[in-house]
Amino acid sequence: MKHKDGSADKYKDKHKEKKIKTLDGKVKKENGFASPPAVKSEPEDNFYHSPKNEKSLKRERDDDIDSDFKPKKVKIENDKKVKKRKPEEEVSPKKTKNKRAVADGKKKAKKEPEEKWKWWEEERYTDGSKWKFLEHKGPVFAPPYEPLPSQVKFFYDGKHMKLRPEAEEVATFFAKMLDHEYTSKDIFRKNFFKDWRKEMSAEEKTKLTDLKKCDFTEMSDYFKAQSEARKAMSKDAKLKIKEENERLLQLYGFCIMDNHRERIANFRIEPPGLFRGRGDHPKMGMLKRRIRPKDIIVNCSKDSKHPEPPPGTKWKEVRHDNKVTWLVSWTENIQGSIKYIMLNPSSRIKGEKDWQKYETARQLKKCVDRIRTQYREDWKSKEMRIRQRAVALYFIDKLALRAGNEKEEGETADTVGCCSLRVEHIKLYPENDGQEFVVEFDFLGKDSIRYYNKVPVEKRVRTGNQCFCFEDANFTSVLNKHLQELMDGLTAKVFRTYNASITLQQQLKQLTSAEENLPAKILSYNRANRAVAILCNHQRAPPKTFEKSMQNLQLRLTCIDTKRDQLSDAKRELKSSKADAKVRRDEKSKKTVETRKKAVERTEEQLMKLEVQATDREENKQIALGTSKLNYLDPRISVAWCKKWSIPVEKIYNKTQREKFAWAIDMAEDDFEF
DNA sequence: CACTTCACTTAGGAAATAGCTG
DNA sequence: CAGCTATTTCCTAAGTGAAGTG
Repeated sequence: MKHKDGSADKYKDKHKEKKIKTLDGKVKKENGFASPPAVKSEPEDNFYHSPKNEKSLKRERDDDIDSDFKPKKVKIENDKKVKKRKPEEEVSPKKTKNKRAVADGKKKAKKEPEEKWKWWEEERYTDGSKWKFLEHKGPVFAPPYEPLPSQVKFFYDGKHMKLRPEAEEVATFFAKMLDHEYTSKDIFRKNFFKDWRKEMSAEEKTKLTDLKKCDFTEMSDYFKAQSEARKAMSKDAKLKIKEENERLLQLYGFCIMDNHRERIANFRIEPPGLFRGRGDHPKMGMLKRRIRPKDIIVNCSKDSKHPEPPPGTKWKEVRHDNKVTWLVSWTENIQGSIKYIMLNPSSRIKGEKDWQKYETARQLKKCVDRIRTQYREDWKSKEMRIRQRAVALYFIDKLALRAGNEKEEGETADTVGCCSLRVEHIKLYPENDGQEFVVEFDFLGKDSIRYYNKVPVEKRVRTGNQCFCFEDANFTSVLNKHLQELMDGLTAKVFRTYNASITLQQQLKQLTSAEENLPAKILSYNRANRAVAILCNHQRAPPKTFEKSMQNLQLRLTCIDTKRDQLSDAKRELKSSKADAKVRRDEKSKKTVETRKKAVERTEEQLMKLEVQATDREENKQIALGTSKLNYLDPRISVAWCKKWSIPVEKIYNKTQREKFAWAIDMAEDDFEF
């Protein structure tokens, strides 16, 4: 076990244990992170058996897709899809069509943004190339610095001081962050001041020696006023800005890849500013420098119209590498890493990869029992390495931990994953709360989000754990190599995908009941989603206005409640008038009876909806559903669920999400099994 | 093989926008 | 219709893991 000085204490008080209210109103003492027993449970009997029904329900078609979906060139075809396909597509062979389209593709693609191209019905490249044709307009650079108006002053040691634009710009970055807590942090200030000084003239450098004596308040107030002014702009002016943005988007926000016009994810270059890492980042406050054309590498196809650098400038390089997916790259100055401009998740190139990811996870489903048996076997191994490997794998599987690659010390915040856990992150209890062999995890993971969990483990793991000393340099790559041998394409993160998706499927099966109405079904969906988010430890800071908004909701709830009471009184009255109506056979009174009845129903429904909403929101206080929905849950599970229960898919996925998962929405039937 | 570099996915928070309510 | 809240989109940091390098 690696040792490291410093304890976890520094972040402990920041993340106090929370009491979580369950739906039935009970207040449960919880750490907020432990997986609910429904998700995964010991003893292992449950755990090591995939649900019985899975195999029997498995359909031939799914198997076809499974076996077809390899990084090979594959025609994803079956009778269903052929039927869907348009006749002319069936007639003309793909290749000819492609070639032709590449030649005249530009005009065609620009004019008619093609009625929903179904890339998932087409062949894929098998030669490792990502595209044959790529054309784009290059990146949009950050607007140049506009010096402050002369009345906005900067003071040093109480005296006005005019800064050269170079130094002034960096000062404005700081001024804009003045309200943030981190401008008071030592490291932030130290890093900022050091980098700021680099932008100063010799004279400025000698004068400005102490950050504490710098007064940025005028600058700060100026920017606040600016943003107020922007908010208060006339509708017309706002519309103009919107139109300009749209123009820019149309021009730079799309590329042509092969014969299709595809949306680019991030066509704007990151503007300069002060780096703010997450958590305790040693580089916080450093100056992120402005990116110029000569920093930019452009990637496009030879036979495309190359993007033009701004007048009087040159690109660093133009290359034609169709083995990669990026259009533009540059090297960032904080970590020295490479940044890329790539396509939107709705694009073919991202979608195919995403689909493939879920197919790999489904492959794992087929052999996970075998793998679990094996690593349990490996706990007994005489070789320490094998035992360690098996223990790490167990936690990656059981707790959906990230792999935990090593990182360069001092370059980033001190965070860990499974393979980089150190002694101070784990506590072992031979007995805890009446349970035998409990392991307590407490560490900061990705984005410095705390992972806290207490889990009972099997005896052998615990013994193995005593030599749970992952000293092996490159433990992750050792582990991944082993996984690769167990299954083609298997890596540590596949377990996260697999466990997330299978959990959603199980939970949906378990939580959805046919009698429930639509809002209740959606609550069930969200709860299934939530189980996954908890498993994956996807947290969020409780929204700043959470308490208030919760109160508002309660208020509305009581409002409607009283309204219901009133209405039920009215209903009673109605009953008598109903009888009356019958006798009189009066159309008018009959109608009032009907409308009143409807009003009661509507209110009931409203109440129900609000109640469900309140529950959902409360349960979601510090849990983020988005990340798992977007990155871990096979969308076909959700689509199938929607189809099965006749729920409009829009209730589950918003527009962007529907675009990203178009492939799944198109192909999954109500009986899809992950 | 050990180390670095590169490409790409995953992540939470901020900003912008949509939608609602009084 | 302003003002607020909820939702969506943007932003870019922070991971994973394979490929490249010497």
